[in-house]
Amino acid sequence: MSPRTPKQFEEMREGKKTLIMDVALEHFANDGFHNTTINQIAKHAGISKGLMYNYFASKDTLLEEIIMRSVQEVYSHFDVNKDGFLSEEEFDFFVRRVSLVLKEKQIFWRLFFQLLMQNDVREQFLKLFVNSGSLFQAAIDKKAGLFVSDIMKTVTEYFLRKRERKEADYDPYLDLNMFIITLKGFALTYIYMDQNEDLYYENTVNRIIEMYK
Amino acid sequence: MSPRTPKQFEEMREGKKTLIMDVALEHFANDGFHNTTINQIAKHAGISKGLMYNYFASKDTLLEEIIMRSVQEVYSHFDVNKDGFLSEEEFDFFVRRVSLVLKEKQIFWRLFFQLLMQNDVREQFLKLFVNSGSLFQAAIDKKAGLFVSDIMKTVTEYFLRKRERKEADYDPYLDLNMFIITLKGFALTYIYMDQNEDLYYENTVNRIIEMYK
Amino acid sequence: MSPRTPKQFEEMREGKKTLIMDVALEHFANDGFHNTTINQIAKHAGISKGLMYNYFASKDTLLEEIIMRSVQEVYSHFDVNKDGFLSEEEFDFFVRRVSLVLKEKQIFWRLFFQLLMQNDVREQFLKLFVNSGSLFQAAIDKKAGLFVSDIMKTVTEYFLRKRERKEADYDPYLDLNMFIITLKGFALTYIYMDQNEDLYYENTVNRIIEMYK
Amino acid sequence: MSPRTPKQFEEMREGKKTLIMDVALEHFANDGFHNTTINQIAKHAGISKGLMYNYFASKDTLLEEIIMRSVQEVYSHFDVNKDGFLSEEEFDFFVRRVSLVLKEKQIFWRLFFQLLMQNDVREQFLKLFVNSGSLFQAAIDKKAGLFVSDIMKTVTEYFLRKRERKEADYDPYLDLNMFIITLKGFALTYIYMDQNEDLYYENTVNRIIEMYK
DNA sequence: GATGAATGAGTATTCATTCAT
DNA sequence: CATGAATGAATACTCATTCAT
Repeated sequence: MSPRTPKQFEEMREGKKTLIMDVALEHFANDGFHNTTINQIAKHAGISKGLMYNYFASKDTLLEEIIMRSVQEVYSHFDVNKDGFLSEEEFDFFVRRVSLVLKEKQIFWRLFFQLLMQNDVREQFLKLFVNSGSLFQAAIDKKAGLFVSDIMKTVTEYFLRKRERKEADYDPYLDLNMFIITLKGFALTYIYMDQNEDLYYENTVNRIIEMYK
Repeated sequence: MSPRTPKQFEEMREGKKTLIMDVALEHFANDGFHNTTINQIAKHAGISKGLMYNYFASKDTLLEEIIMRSVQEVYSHFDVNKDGFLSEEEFDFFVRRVSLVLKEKQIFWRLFFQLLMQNDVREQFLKLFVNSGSLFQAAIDKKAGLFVSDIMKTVTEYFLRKRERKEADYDPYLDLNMFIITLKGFALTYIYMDQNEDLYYENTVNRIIEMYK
Repeated sequence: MSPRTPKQFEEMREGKKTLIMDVALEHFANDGFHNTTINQIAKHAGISKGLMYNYFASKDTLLEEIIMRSVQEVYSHFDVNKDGFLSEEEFDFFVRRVSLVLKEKQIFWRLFFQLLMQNDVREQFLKLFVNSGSLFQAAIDKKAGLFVSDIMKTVTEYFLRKRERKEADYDPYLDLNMFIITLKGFALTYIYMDQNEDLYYENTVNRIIEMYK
Repeated sequence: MSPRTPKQFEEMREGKKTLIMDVALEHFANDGFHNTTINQIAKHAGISKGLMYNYFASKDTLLEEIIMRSVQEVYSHFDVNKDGFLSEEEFDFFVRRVSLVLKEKQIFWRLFFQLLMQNDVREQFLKLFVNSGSLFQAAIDKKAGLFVSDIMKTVTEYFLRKRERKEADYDPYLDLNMFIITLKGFALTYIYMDQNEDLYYENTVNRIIEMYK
């Protein structure tokens, strides 16, 4: 009878927002952004179309917020700025983290890879390495831009240091290149893998670590 | 002013079809299938919308024919059924072929990867390994289905034979898995690489061959 | 903490209603009825959307009440029914009253003119001269209908009496027509005039009186 | 059987565009821009909604083109730049032109007055006197801006010259102000007048000329 | 064959209004 | 009284597809 408190309202909102974003992510990732209609999302989330727009200004905004949220979650897994130095042991840890993050946010990565394959979106992301973009700018340039470039720097330095441990003709950049390619292929493979059939998952991770340690 | 022969007509038709498919592929691959309108394709190809439908029954059909054509072209590069046996030397050749095909049909592969990321489409493709699918069924089950499974079989056998050359704990399936992952990552990297900046392209191919020979 | 008396409650209620109507009038007049959302009004008035509907049954009702209120206020400035007779001196007073009312309720008149330009609404108003309308019926037929027709009658009679003071070819109806036209133009001009730049305001009023006295 | 020539297509397009604009103008003017739906226009014009968008990029664009067209038509009636000088005889002619244009494009002026009553639109128009606006900018700044300011200048000069013919206390600006007010009121009156009941139309025009000649 | 006008089903978005708390 | 989450009908706009010429 008594009216809801602001806090109650806030909780309701937060819950619904999360629900909508989860449902939308699933559709976007599995069917594609354009193939997904607001109607589907609303129906699947058990709400009305109108309510969607109470929480998100547009379909685009919804996508942006989903990406922002996920990027931040990923970000939190990589304490990159600690010292920027990757020991051999930490490299092991790093690769395992990557594989874990892929597994845990599998669906998001499906969306992410899809987006990267659209020219216009990919260009926005590539710009993040240099300065600020525009599409997702407000959301992630601060986070993702630094995030990605920091990781890249740290990993690059790891491979450069590896040179000391290796024979004369060792090319750290080629090695780094191969490592990145392998991670990409690993990602691409496992984000579409049924969680139950990943028999080789552990072995593959171990193998990658062994190869590029 | 001599009247055209039926053959000339046929060639004109083929030329137009090819033109439309080339233009459409470019748009589909770069902007996405849904983001591309028939109008854009027609305009870019310098024909009318109506004429498009003279050559292709629908937008979907157009996509299917593009895929079919490209799959067949790729197929022609791999004379798989010769004997189904891959010598060490042929493996070298096989990997180079893959990298060449990626380079030459870069744009198609962009489209292909995009499509594979849409659940419904991917499932159609996966079914090709088992029986016939439906979306692109008429187009590729005969060709692509066999194609992919033949190649897979041949490559798998190559890795199984490798066991004889290796130490006791060698797991050919893990090796095969790594090889496929690496090829995927390689593909994903180079289909978006500007042809001029592929400094490591050759070296990377050599490295892959060396690793999985 | 003494409990509020019913009268206090009633005053609060009235205060809120007035506040809402003031805010709404401002928006309706400046942005248009359709361009104004209930949300804007509620936000601007510092209340919730729900509360709006506690005071007004609908957006239309809100508009009607605003008009009703303003018409009554205007009505109160013209003690028309006194005797229905306009002396020369009273004519002077009448025109000044009109200009004053325009100035004081500038915003309302903006809305009023806008509404009159919509066919359906205008027709409602025109019907008021004859019998009862429907849109604002409950609100104004009793007041405005009589009001306008009374004033018209009184003014018309003023011009008819003027004939006695004028030359032979004087047409009181043409004069009346010109007078009404001039008042309309005056109104239209000054309801959009910044109160600070109305340099000619006084002079114009004097001129109108002089011309039609 | 033979395909339509580009000229035929052009004629079809022109015809439909005109039809749509005529129908839309009627609705916009009588019911208001926001009260009119694209559906109504399409239905009334006997075409599909989709076709509307083949000719006009948006509802806003449609409005803009209607205004542009009408402004240009009006413009063609006032050969303003001839010499910028208005003799007494030409003043007579000018007022009659105004009344004629009001009569002929009655519906357009209803729309025009309505638009001027919306703050945002009015501001766009007012800017035209100074430099370029944005809403209808591309369409009319070149035409209407010059148009209106040219006419204003010419008329102003006419009143300034009138001083010579008048007594000492004659204030040309007050006179000009009254003239403009009168024209506005005249316009406002006659754009809603049924063409058959304009008994005083001619007399009123004569009276205005006589008063401000 | 060739054109582009025409259609209509589908999609994102808005907003007055309701209602549980 | 008061709140704002929730609804759904309405609206502008898109685009694959058809068809008269």
